[in-house]
Amino acid sequence: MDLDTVRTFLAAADAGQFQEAAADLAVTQQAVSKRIAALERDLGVRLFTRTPRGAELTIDGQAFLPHARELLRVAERAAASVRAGRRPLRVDMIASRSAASGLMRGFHRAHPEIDLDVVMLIDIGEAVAAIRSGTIDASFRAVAMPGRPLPEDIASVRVLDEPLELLVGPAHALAGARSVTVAQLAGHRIWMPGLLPGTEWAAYYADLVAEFGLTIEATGPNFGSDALLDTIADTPALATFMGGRTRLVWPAGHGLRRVPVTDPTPVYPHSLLWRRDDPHPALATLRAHLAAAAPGHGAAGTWAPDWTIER
Amino acid sequence: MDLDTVRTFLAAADAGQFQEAAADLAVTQQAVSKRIAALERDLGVRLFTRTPRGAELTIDGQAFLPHARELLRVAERAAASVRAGRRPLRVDMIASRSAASGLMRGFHRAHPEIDLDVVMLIDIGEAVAAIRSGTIDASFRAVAMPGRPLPEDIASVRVLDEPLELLVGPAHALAGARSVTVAQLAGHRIWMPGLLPGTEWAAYYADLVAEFGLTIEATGPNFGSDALLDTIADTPALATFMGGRTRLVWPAGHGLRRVPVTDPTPVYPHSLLWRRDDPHPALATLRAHLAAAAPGHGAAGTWAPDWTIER
DNA sequence: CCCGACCACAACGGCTGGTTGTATCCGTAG
DNA sequence: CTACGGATACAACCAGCCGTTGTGGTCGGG
Repeated sequence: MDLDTVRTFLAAADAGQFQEAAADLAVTQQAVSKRIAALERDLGVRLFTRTPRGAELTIDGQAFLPHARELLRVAERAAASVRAGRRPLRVDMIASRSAASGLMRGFHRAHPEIDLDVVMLIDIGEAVAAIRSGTIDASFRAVAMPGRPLPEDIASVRVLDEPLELLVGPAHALAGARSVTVAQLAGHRIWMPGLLPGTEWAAYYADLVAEFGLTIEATGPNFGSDALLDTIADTPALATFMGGRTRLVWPAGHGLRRVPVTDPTPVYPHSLLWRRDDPHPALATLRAHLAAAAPGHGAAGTWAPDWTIER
Repeated sequence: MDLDTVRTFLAAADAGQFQEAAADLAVTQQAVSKRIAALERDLGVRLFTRTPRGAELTIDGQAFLPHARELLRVAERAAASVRAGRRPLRVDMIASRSAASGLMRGFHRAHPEIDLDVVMLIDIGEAVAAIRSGTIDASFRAVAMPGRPLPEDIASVRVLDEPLELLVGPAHALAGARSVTVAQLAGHRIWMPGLLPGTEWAAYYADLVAEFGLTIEATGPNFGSDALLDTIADTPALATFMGGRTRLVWPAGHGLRRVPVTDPTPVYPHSLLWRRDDPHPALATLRAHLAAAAPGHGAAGTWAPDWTIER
């Protein structure tokens, strides 16, 4: 199936005859006839009943019609998603399973008319560069980095603290615990593959380690969360951190447990970053939505690195 | 933009390199390179950053990715809509603005996982033929016709009475009325273009005319409801009937009024028809939904032709 | 430092797809 | 009854696209 063919189908369905459709598409009637015939052969059904006075849709053609329109609509959206100019609001977040994802889902529910595109960049450095260049419009990140403040033209506001929870397999020593203190984590092996040196999230965990004397192993590449969960589930001595707001679709039969961490609860601080002079109209809408809808942050009994606290 | 190209884009994005994608698609690496280059030229942006170790998505590529997946999903659905075998439930109704449309929207809300296709056939004769042949699975119609009972293998159940309302322009004599009796309609010109002789809905209005001595003009072809509404709005002496359950999106500035009809209220009786041995699993779901959710019918003070009353 | 892995560019050839030309069908006017 | 107009389908031809083969360039690892 080819989009040009689908366009031809729609033109013929709207016109009620091939000849007029051909004129609309600036091709000959024979070309339209051939395209429709090819589409019918492709789909295995007859889409039009040909009469000497035109062509009208069969039942199959009627059934196909709305799908064809939808197809072109989606294609138009796809093209618009990368067109320079008034394109969908483009937002970066640290991971598709982070709390920022939930915020954006809520935003989409509240404003379904706003087209969104979500991307995931490496770290806040790349995000800031992309924001300044206008490639993306906003980013959910832990702001700044130790010793590297945000540039003047980038604004930020803290929107959400994501409490970390421990993720363990069924055979882990803490599998039955209702909660665990940070102090109790000392001595346990915590595995976080894919922790990239130089990123703000690596700095976050480095601070966490330094503050509470934990052991975090960042060895090995990240083969995706499925592989990580598999390993965690099967290895009694291994645990990992995960955002407590994550609505995880558990792979069946893993028997994974999540254990809240307390005294204090480490929270990953998500801020929204944007360029002060980004003219995208939906950006203001997003900021207003987050100001109204975002849960609190900086609650008592939580911990986050100094450098993430905004001025 | 071409669907094969989009497929190639997805394969390359998933594989992280052109060569492996080429192997998956059973073409050469050079073909993949060319397709991607063509897509990039088409969209006007770079989708991949090429490295000697593969190709990874740019920000634009990431933004395009979900749209590309959606595009193929929609294409797959479009093809499935006409595939013989386990295809979407195909339902016929008399008009997209009839009460049946509201019922189907409710069904879709209750069962969003069930794929639906709606078609609009000429009359119950064609609908019954289509149901018997398996081209469609169900039909919302006023059952039977005078002297032409349903065949044995077709089942039907009355699901909804749609009360008729009078639709008039702002200058019509009845524009200010809160309601009108059927007797009061005698002498008023009621215009219903496109009333096709031999159809069950033409028979319905013929009975209505005979029973209460109305004047219904069926002259002229139906140029669509927009043209009808335009004329009704502009012509003080003209009115038309419309289903009272219709949630019409009024063309702005028409000043159209709808006036309920009483003593008795003519109702258009929608029944669901289906073939007793249609094996489509969603058909049973639809019947159960309608049995539970459909409003009543046959209420006191309403009128419908004899021949629409089911045994 | 060379080799391996990967991508891009160039030249060639088959086949898809559009155009022109023609046959056929049907409703209508004369 | 016939001729005509308007519509679609089929056949032949031709161009341009797309995929293949062959080759060069670049980067990282052994």
